[in-house]
Amino acid sequence: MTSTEPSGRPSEARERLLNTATALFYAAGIHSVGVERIIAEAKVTRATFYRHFPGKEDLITAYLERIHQHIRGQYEQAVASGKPAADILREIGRQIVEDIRTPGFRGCAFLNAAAEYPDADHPVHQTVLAHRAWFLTTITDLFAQTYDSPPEGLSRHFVMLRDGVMAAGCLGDPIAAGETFLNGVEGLLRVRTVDGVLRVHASDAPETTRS
Amino acid sequence: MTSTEPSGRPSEARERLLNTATALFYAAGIHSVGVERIIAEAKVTRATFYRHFPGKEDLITAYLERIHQHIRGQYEQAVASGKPAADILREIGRQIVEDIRTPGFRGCAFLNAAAEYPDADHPVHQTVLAHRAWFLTTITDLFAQTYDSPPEGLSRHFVMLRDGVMAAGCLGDPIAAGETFLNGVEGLLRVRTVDGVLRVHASDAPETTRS
DNA sequence: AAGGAGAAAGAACGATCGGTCTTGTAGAAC
DNA sequence: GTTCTACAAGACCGATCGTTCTTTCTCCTT
Repeated sequence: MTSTEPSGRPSEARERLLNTATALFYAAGIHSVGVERIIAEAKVTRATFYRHFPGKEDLITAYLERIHQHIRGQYEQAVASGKPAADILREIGRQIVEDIRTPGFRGCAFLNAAAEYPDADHPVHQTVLAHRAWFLTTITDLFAQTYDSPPEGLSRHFVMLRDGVMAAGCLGDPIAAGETFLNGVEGLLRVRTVDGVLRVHASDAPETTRS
Repeated sequence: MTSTEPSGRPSEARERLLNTATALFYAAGIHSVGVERIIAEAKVTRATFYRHFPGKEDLITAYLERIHQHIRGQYEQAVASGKPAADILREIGRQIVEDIRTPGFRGCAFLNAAAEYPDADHPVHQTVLAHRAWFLTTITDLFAQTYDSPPEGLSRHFVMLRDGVMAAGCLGDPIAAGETFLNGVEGLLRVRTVDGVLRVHASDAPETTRS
């Protein structure tokens, strides 16, 4: 009998499958892309595909998991840089804006996946939730390093803006959306609650059009 | 030959089809729901379905179009009430928060549809874009009635928060998301640019936790 | 009374879906 | 040299996809 578990880790065919699936899933949606097309464009046979992945569902979660690890790597690198948390948050914001302005941007892969898998019990949906939980925690930690006030509200606000700019960058003007987003992030970094009253610190170099 | 165009407008079968499709598309996603299941749950035969809709695609656009008209009706009613624009924006915010806290909330139907139909030329995608263009224009008009400063940044910010809270309400805690969203909207309604510097008006009854 | 439209009921269409199986072969490990 | 593994190539499976068709029956209109 033939083995059902690949032993060597790198496995060129598996890598090709994941790369192809990533490009196709992200660009066209998950349900719209069949196994047939993936194995054709990855130049891999059906048997090879099913040796590396028990089924399409596992390919989908691997696709999301890999993006998650990539983003996580970026963030941990930024955090490890030792810069002030506020600067790291600004850098994250800039990175997001850069992404949405890149040709071929189709929104957040996780939000798109959740739209196709609304069932909360589904493995794909759970993968999305896990990523979002990590993201919210990460942002909350950064805000906690920046302020004495409870950071939960600020980080939720940040994530909300992020989710919004993903939609706006995909379905509207990415340039304008990026500006609005960065303004919003800057506002979050300047806001303080003083005696229960909302305060906004004026920037050192006051900009012109604000939102 | 049999007619291919339904004459009488209301057509009970058509209404049943649209209602069923709305419930199924919204809850399970569009690609996940086949024509088979729709006609079964709508208690309608295949032939009847194809008499009212040239194909599944037209049912999808009709599904989105109907939601669009419903929301549009709500908004025009609010605008026609003659209340101050700021109050209308607050009311819109409250309505959104109420929606996301309703059991069965699965996010924005248009954002979800766009995730499944990324091709900008596709009729479904275009329907989404049309709705979003109307929404942004409507919000911009309301902000224009409230402030002397250019409203585009504010309205884009508002829409960004709305898109974000749709995701957060669906994939996270709807209660917390609603609070964060309303705080954000309130902030937009209190912000002013004075001499090019960001200013936030303290609320008459200052609240406690802010973001 | 006659005619026609709307709808029910269901067979059938080609295509594609995700998934399994067989066979052959090249290469690395033992 | 033998064995084992990864992969190629492709036939094949049942199920479901969206769609078209025929037939019959019931209304509503004229």
